[in-house]
Amino acid sequence: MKRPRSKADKQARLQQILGILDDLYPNVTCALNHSNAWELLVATILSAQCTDERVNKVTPGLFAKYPTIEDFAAVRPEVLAVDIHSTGFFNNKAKSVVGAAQKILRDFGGEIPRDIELLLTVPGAARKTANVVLGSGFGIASGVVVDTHVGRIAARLDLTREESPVKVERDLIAILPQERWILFSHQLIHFGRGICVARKPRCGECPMADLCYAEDKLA
DNA sequence: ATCCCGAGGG
DNA sequence: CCCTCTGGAT
Repeated sequence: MKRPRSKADKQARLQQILGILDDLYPNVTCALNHSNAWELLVATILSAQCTDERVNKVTPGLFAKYPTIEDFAAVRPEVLAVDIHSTGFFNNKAKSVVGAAQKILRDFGGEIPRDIELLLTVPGAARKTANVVLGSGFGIASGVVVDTHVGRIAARLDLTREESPVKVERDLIAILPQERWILFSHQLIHFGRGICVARKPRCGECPMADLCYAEDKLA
């Protein structure tokens, strides 16, 4: 398919993409199980290079064993690493979770900061994690969540030519209205898990196939 | 062998 | 910029 040239054509194409996403996923939310912002922060830290399905397998037992943020602050990372072993990167993740609990108790009175700059000072929370927690925990559109799915699909749809997640996020912020940021991320993540998968995308059942340039890029 | 709701350190 | 950290599914 021909790539649009004018700014107006690009806008029209973006609106088509957003309309299809709304038809596919009108009311998607965060797929990581959680009952408060702290649990969402933990689940998001655990989700690095790991499917949300597997995170959801360990978090119920984890939150039963460590019910409060104080419980996480008091455990030794080597012990926590055993509990989260199946999510991978367990040593790094355990240090991040314990460090985050201690930092939040010491510097933020036990409350997850609702400001992106403050949240970014918490161990284990960079832009992706901070955007997830603020967006799905508090409804604050601090940015666009760019994980592996969002990065891959934004490239396939030619919504960015950038590679690094920070630059991809900058591009998406520039073209999306802010009230779309949170929903858009979740929609692309669901789309990336169900249809536009990394290795063998199901282009035959994709309603955006006509708008996609992936043939150029994946051929 | 590749990929999964990345982050920190050099 | 680069590298490392890791299990489990496909």
